[in-house]
Amino acid sequence: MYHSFMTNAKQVQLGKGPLADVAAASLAPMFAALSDPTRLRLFDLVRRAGNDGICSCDLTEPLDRSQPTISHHLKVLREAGLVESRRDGTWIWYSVAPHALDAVTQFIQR
Amino acid sequence: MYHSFMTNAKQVQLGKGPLADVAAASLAPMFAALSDPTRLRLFDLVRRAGNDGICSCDLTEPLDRSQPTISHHLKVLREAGLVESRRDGTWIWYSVAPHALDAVTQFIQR
DNA sequence: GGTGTATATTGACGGATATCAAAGTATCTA
DNA sequence: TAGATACTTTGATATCCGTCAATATACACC
Repeated sequence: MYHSFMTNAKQVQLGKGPLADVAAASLAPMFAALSDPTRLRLFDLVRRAGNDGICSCDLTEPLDRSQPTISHHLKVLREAGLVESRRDGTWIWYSVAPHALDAVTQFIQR
Repeated sequence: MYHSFMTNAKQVQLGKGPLADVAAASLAPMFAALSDPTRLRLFDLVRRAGNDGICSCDLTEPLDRSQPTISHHLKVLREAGLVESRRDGTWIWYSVAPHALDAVTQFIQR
């Protein structure tokens, strides 16, 4: 029984042998998404917000970056499968995606 | 009692509040070190080698990269505190650094 | 429709990075 | 000391990334 995880809507098997080329190619973007200080703090803020999530408008100021920059980082986190967003009128709420860090955890505990 | 970890020979407190600027700046390079597919496989190979470690000369071929490129990646992993190296004559042996992934683990389990 | 607020996209710029070939350094052995 | 092997550093190149200002889009309300 292999452990597995979803990345970019494609299931990846970690398997038992040396880390496969395909698995590495799927894992790397998740680490890359967390490799920027601003994005780390961004993800942390979203995670601390819990199930309700946090409005994008409340993320710009504490990180001292322009609105487009925060928007860009949120997109990176979203495309890496780490956060989700839902629109509520004019606002957009971000929350941690279910099983967001499973792939990372499995690699670390390998 | 705070959790803590060592990065770049400097102790960093994760604390309880939102991820601090300093903590993010120390964590990001660890994720960055793991954000490249070649480096991920490289780290995996070193980890699989266990306590004995693995010779650098045995890492070039399986990853299909030039020898200088592998040397470069090993340097990145070493400077991120993920692997250690010791010389044995002409050869250099790499092994996983103790508590290599503690910082990452603590952030994930935050 | 028009106005205001929230968020996304575009375009540009400076800096980082993955890669290789070539050259340099270190160590062993003869 | 000379040659061979293992590894590192340098220099060059192409690509990627973080950032912002400017612009565009989406939505609510009047």
